[in-house]
Amino acid sequence: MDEVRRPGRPRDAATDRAILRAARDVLLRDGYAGLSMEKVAAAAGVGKPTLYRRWSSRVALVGDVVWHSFHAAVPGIGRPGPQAGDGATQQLTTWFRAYASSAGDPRHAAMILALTAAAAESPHDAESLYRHHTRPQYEAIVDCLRSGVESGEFRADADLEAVADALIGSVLYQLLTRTGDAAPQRAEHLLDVLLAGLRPVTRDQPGRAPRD
Amino acid sequence: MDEVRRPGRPRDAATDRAILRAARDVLLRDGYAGLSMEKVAAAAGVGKPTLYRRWSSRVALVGDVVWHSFHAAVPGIGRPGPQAGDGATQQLTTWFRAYASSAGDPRHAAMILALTAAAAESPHDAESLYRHHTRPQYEAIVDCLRSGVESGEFRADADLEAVADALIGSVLYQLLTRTGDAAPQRAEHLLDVLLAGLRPVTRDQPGRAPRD
Amino acid sequence: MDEVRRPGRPRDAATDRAILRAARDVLLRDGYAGLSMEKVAAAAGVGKPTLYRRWSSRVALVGDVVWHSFHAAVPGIGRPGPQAGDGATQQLTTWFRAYASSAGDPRHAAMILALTAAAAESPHDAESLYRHHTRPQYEAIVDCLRSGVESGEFRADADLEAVADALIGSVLYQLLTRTGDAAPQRAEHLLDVLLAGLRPVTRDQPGRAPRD
Amino acid sequence: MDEVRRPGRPRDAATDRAILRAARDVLLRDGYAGLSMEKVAAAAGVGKPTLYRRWSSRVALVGDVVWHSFHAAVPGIGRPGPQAGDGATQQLTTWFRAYASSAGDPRHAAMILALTAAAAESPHDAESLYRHHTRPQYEAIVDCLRSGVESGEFRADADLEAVADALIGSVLYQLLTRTGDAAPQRAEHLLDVLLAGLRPVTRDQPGRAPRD
DNA sequence: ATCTAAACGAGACGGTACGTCACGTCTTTTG
DNA sequence: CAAAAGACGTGACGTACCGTCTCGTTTAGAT
Repeated sequence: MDEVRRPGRPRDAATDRAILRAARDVLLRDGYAGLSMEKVAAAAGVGKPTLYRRWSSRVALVGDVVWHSFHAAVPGIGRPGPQAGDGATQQLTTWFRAYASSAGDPRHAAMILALTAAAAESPHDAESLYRHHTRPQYEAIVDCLRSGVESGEFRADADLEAVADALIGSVLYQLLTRTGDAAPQRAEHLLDVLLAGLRPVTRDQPGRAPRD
Repeated sequence: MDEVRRPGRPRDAATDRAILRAARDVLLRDGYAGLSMEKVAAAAGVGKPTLYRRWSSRVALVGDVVWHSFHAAVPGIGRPGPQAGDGATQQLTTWFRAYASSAGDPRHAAMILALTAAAAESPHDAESLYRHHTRPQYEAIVDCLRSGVESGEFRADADLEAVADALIGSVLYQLLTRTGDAAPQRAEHLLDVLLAGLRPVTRDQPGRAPRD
Repeated sequence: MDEVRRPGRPRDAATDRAILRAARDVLLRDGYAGLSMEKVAAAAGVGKPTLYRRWSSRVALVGDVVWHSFHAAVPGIGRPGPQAGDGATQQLTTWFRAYASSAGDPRHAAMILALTAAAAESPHDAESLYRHHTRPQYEAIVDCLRSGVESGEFRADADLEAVADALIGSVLYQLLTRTGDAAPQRAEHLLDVLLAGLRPVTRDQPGRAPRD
Repeated sequence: MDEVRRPGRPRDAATDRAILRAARDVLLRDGYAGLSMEKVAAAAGVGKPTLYRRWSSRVALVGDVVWHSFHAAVPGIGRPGPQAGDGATQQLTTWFRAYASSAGDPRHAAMILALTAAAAESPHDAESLYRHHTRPQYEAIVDCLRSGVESGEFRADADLEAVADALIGSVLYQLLTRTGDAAPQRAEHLLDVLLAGLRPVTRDQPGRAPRD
């Protein structure tokens, strides 16, 4: 837990920030394909070894850039809120609106696309990216849904992970194929259908049972 | 309809096939990140200029590879079927099962990921990839849903495009973050929720109205 | 002597001329380094095979271009004149003046340089270029000098080939290292020294004997 | 005089030597036409960028190769000697014999031809090649001749540059059109004529006056 | 106050791949 | 059958980055 004091000159925290800022700028300007370590180093006024000392690869760097950008700009986003009083429906709605509307912001859209590009390019890196950047969010959504089940808001037999995949994937697919501009409206309508589908079954309106 | 006869030696169709086959093999072996024009040319036994004469970029080539692989291997896939007698619910179910199960096949998964990587990497190429490769499928799904609305199977006020985004995006997100192995089961469950959410409203069980 | 009538469509002599003209233009504009078969074919409005059917290589083509340009433009030049009445001294002077002054013309200079480049680049081609393009001229000069020896104008013990090398080489070296602009004046002065050195020895002013 | 220490890792002098050696070998084996940057880089065990970092073009590289080969192998050559006691005639004779005999050595002949090819191919490069590689030698010859004029060994009215052109050009023309094998003998005989032509005029044997 | 070890900028280095140009040969269709 | 058009395998071009490796300099903590 305690930071080990190694001898020699310690790393300059300002350098980390300069690199992250430069990388973010390059990412926004040139996209993931146009982001080279060389360009980032030059833009940050930093030597390449300094860069590699901190991030072992382009993917690792991009991962951190996305993480910082997301959390710095929209702190609440990323996980269903701690607005404890609300019901699960309300929490989910609030979070998904924020998430979808962030897709309409080109700065956030670029980050999501960068992460997607990194993951799609090489399955190996995808695994660690998922573990560090996407899974916490994903699990928070599932937890929220589960609390909804427990509170009786949602059907007990629904596949919560399938719903989470659909929510996140819906936004992702829009960003990949068109822009994120329509995402907020789409989000409302998707919530409309999904929440209806999640509503507990009554006698008159039985849900369609899953097969396995 | 008539193929225009240009002067000069015509291109060798066998060369096209050799290149596509080589590119597909490289894609499966090394992923999108490992696919270089040089490697493809060498594997196809072809000069680089021959390759560039036909595909102006890596993205264009990968797009075609995916298209061919998909249609050659699983002809029916890609669009909701022409099984005319079935209702929209049945058509959609049939198609989505096939689509999700193809995500479990590593060969198809690689193709979808390659397309995703290409689109995520540079928004410019994304637009043309979408137009040529994904939109037809997307529109077929929306058409299928629309016919369901007309036949009274689905609610008239549902956002059909939001549903299509959710279906495709769900599979995509699974592939990106984990594997496609769970996709078939997930697909059943997602259909379960979505179809329930699309069911026309009765007096006793009103649907939640969209906000705008 | 008799032109053999081969079957099939005869070659178009106008095509030859178009190619030679195009090659000459490219040579003047882009130099020997900038002359590619591709460029010549395009400029002549001719297919590459047509070009290769007539000239087997760049060197062969350039050789012909030079030959035609030289003889078309300055018919008398190239060999010591047939002005039969003149003495050898006069013939040599007349020829060398014409030769040196042609080096001042950029069009001729380019031709000489092209020939030089071709010869210097590959010794193999140099041999055939020499045989076809330079040797006749060279031998005419030596013959002229020999006639001067026979008429008593020049020393009998002089190495006539050494003199011919010096005359031609002098102009060549000027073209290679500077321009040919100064060549005409230089030529006068070189003739002055060489003719003095070739003058038959008198008792009072013995020539320096060669060693072998 | 002091070597400026630029920041960053300094260039490896051994790499320069390896490249020059490799380039020389390729030049001797394949001639100027067969020398590609790619081949040189491979032969030197060096990446192409390393090569281009030091020499911006094939011409520049060949120029340096020639310069090094000449000076490494035959230090005295290249300029009339500092054998101070000798008269100008002796100096000139000594230098020209060495120069002509070097043309008989295939290794030197290849270097001279390479330089010639480079210069003939593109007039633009020719200028800088002349300035760096040939002019110093040329001026040394003219200086030697001038000192001969001052000492009374040579005529005051002779065009010394014309003589220098003839000496160098004579060897060059031999190399281009035949081999350099005959150059040493030819050199003796050319010196014989030229020195005779340069001898100061006496009353009985007036020199032929130049025209302008 | 000195020592020491790491961080730092700069940039050289062996590589791989880029996308283009020209090579010389080969198939086509058209005249 | 020649000619134009152009595809083809090959190979070199000159450039961009890769990730690693020296360099000489700076900078903090330990002595």
